[in-house]
Amino acid sequence: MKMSDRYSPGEVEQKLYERWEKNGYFSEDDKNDKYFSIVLPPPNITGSLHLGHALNHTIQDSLIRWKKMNGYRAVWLPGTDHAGIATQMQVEKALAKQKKTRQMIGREKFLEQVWEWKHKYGNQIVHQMKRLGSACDWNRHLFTLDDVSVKAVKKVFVHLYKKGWIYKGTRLVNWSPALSSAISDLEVEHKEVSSSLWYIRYYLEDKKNYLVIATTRPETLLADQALAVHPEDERYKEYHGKKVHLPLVNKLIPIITDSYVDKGFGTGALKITPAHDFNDYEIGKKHGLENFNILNIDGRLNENAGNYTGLKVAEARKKVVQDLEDQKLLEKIESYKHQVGFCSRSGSVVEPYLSEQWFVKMDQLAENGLKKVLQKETEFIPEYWLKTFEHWMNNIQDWCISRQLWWGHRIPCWTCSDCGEVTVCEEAVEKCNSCSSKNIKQDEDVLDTWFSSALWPMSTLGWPDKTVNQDNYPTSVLVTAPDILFFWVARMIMMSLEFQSQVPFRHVYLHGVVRDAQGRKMSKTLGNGEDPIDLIEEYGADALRLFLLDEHRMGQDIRFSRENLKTCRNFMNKIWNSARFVHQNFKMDLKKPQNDELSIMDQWILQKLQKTEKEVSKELHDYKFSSACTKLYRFAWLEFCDWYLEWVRSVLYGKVISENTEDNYTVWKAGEKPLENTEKLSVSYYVLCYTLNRLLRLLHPFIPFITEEIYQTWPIKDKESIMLDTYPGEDGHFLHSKTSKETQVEFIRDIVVAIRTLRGENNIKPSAQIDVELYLEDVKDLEKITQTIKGSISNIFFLEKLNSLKIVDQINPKPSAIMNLSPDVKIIIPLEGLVDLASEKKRLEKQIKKCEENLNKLQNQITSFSEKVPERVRKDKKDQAESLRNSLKSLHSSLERFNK
RNA sequence: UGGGACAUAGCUCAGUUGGUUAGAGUGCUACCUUGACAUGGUAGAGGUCGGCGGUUCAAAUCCGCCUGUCCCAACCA
Repeated sequence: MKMSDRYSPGEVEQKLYERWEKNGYFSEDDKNDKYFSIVLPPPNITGSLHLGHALNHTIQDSLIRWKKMNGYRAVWLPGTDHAGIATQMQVEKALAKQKKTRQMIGREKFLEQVWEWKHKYGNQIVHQMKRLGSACDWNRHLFTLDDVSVKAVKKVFVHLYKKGWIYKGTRLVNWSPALSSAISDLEVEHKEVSSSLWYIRYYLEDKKNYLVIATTRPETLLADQALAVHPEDERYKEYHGKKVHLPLVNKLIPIITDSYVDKGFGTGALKITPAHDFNDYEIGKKHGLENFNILNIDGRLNENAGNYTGLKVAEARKKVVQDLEDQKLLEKIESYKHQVGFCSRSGSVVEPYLSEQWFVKMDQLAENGLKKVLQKETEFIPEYWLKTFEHWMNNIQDWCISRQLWWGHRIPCWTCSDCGEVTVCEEAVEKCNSCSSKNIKQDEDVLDTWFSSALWPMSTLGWPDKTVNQDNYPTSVLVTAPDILFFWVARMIMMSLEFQSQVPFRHVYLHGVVRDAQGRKMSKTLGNGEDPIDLIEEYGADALRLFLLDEHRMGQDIRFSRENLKTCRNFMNKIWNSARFVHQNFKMDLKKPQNDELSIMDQWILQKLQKTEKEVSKELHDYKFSSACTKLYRFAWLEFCDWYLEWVRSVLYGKVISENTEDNYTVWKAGEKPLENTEKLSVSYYVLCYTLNRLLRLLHPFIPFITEEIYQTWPIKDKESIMLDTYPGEDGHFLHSKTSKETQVEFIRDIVVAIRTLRGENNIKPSAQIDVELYLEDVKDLEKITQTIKGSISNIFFLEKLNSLKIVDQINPKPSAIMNLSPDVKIIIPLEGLVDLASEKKRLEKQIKKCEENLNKLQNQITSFSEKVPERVRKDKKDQAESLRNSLKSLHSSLERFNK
């Protein structure tokens, strides 16, 4: 098998995804009896994949793949949302290009066109999800206007209506003039705006005195019904019960008193506009004022506005201010910053508007929902979201669910034009229940898109056609960004409790937002977005996934960084090439070695592997994707590739080393002949394959494509796909040896690193073959150390280009580079003839300085110890100090040799 | 205004119940194209752990206050 020296994701991703899907790996494996399920937050059919989706989907996909490998009957249920407003706007925009409006073509025709649009463009995001590798069970894809969803919506609506929890009422609602529709509180985005505070004179009936009020919306005075002052406000006591002239309008309005008024703000007098302000509405109700409406559904002033009829709000404001000025009714204008509500869908300024709408009564639903969540039936991760959730549930408002749109679930309510009877019913109504008249009409409005979304966990599992599979319900975890905690998560919880008598999911994992490199939110207006598909094409899906997971610390936002994405791409190449190494260099048969055949380095990597497996499993259980990925990344690169694989290379390419005794010292010398140690090689090859195989499986949930591609070519594999193999960590392990070889390996690594450091800092040519001495202070260590390094001599020679290695008990009197491995053991490289000696001197001086600093710090600590310090710590610190003192001593003596 | 989060190397972040010489990646510097990989390797420089105070023998870690950044929730016209 030939492998290219670069991993090319483009060549393998599509092919592998198609195979997975064709072979049915994404469906529930009914051989397993432990269930795990996730419902996908359904993306809008108008949407295209952005990095937020990519993060959201990668997390879910990793969980699903992990659980599948872990022996679960895991399924990820996908779907798409009809997205009432967004989709309707798309089609209306297209119509506008032909100079048409939806009203011109009529409801039926319009809906036909929306469906057409949906069939043409609505699946784009699904195709994009596949590029990312998402292991969704596409056979069970649900659209929120599919039959089941429609049935669920009707059933719920009728049930809640009969219970009295859905009602119709005329209320002041948030109105989007651009959409000509009501929107819910949650769809209003508050932004700070620089505006003005206009001070306006309201003359009293006698036209002599006047009151001044301050307002941010002067045009609403046309609908004023009263002025209000605080009953205790001394300044205005004489005016109680009097009337004032409403400026620009030939009308007298009363001065009322209400303790709502803040004496300290503005002038302490407040104009009351019940039909156009939420607070004024409440005050108006209390005082029996008329709800005088001056707005049309499109945000223009209506015929109640007299001269201003037909103007847009902003235009009316200008004209009103101008007219006030002309009539000398404007006291002053102050610049003022305040919060203004914007429609999150259309971006237009939201106007409070009086209209008849449908509402869901939320108090009881919220109480039940909060109770279960506080009982931990559903857990939020990270936990701090619980507080925010609790606050919202305790302050919940009734939910305005009707929208004046056409695309969506039409409200299942019919009114008889003859007798006025209202029928709310799941089936289409043909004639009036009460008078049998056929002259009946269905409510024109559709439901808020979130109404069907609220039923999502139930409808994806087939409800109400089927009862939900209790083994699969509650679903295991919901993964989402916190911005829709209330829109969606809270409502699903409430609805599920009402209709399934249990919460819809056990866990809610709330992840952060992907920001740009400067930490700003990615947005179309800023143009700082990154298209995940472009990134996949440039770096590969696996690289993007690993980037997102690795950067994603629990609950924290991610900063996009092309550099870090590149690093992830490089990681793929590293893994790819480690597999390539295996393929290129070994042809022998695999035989599982016995424990006593393993070299210390073999044992070391197996122990590191075992440790990594344990840790990764734990991190995944805790939703700590970043630590899991970071641990795997480090194991794979730093331990497996940088050390173990290099070590195996040295077994492969090492030379025969001869061992002699000269002047009572043991001396090893490099020979010419290649090592050809096939036995050793065979063992290492097995360990290499075994470790890489398990590493691939460990990595698969995060980077599915490359791991499968390599797995497919692997000499030892048990399954036809890595997806069907097991996840390492919770299964057995072939190495059971309990003896730790850790210290021995560390010792050998220390030798190698010491030689490298000395070479590096003294600028010894990398190609230079060098002689090295290993100094032992204490001869009784000789046997032990010889034993330890014996099996690794040829490796050390290969890795560090040694000419000879000599064990000595006297320090070479000539200038040498020296490094302490421990107080009693030093690595010495005689420098004569190799380099300029000044650099080693400089290095020694630096070391001495650092050593002295540390020793001082320690000394201070030790002298200030009180009796309370535990013996353990006391001894630790003493040992450290002792060790530092020894190092210092030998550093000084080394330096002296340079000064001679 | 209230609630929450965060503040550690130039940048992005680890640092578990207080006790390691405070770590990693990236960037930077130097050297190296050796037989998996230059999307690579080796080594090096770089931090009063936001500030002040407290608890303690000992604080990046626990407590209080302050400063700064961000998010959420809000009816102050």
